[in-house]
Amino acid sequence: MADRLTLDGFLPYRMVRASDVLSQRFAALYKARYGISRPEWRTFAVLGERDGITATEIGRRSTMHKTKVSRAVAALEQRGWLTRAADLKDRRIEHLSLTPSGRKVYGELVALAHGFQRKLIAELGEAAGALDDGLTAV
Amino acid sequence: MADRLTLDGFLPYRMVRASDVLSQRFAALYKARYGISRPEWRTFAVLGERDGITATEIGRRSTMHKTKVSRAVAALEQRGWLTRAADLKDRRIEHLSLTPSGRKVYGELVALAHGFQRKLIAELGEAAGALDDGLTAV
DNA sequence: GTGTAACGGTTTATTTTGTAACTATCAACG
DNA sequence: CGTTGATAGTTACAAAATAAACCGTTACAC
Repeated sequence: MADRLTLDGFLPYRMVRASDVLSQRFAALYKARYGISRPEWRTFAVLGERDGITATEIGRRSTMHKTKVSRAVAALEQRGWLTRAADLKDRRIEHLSLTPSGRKVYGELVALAHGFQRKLIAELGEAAGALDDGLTAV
Repeated sequence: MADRLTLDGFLPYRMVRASDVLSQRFAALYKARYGISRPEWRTFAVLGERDGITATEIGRRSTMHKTKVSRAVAALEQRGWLTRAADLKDRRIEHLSLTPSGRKVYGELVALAHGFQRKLIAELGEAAGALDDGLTAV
């Protein structure tokens, strides 16, 4: 038993596959509608909740490297969805916020995400019934 | 309620984070021991189960793009862990198999994977107790 | 047969990501 | 003050992923 292994039975692989399916399926939506990348979507997500946040804080809350954040911020600024404001006390810091049009897009993204998640959970709910035996067997 | 969203509460994001942690933690093990990449590990995993399989089939079973498979196969061949054999009927196809030393590494990788998964499930088992309410609430 | 489309696999090019170095600023210590 | 070390953020370069072009081969219609 310990000498055999199927990739499909290996938890990390299953997790990667599952998360790939989910995130790519969702990415297809926002990419089609707004032409934004995943780092840009994440930036929207955390910035929408906490306006005036810094780039470092965005990276921390979305587990993105600072170069990714830097590029995402630049891209969103380029498209007029985000602006920077200097900090009066510490001139290294810049406070980021969504412009009105950026906030409009954010609102639509949130709706998109909620719809996606709602549908997903509904599907999982159905699947849960069929999987009942499997789940309790764990 | 429908106008707010936290990234941490968004399922696809949570899944990506969780799977990243798992696969990177496991990758650290086989990378340290054998210096192989993730595509190479996956190639080992499916080839070990089905000797003589083709590159296309490896890609299908491990959800990897054919260029990734191509490079992984070349790398494992380079290190003497894998050999190619021509198909007699269809000269486009090549059947891949592990060499004796490749099979030895495969055996160790399987052991590594089993150990990893066993430990993981044990940890999840503990956590499941604490999460009981959450789970049944779904 | 001959032409056309499709397939298996590799190689090349383009884009994305990660790593490391850099600029500017601030804080703390002597 | 002046030096040292740390931080915020950008930029430059290396590595990786994705996509596209490619070669040889096979299948099939005409």
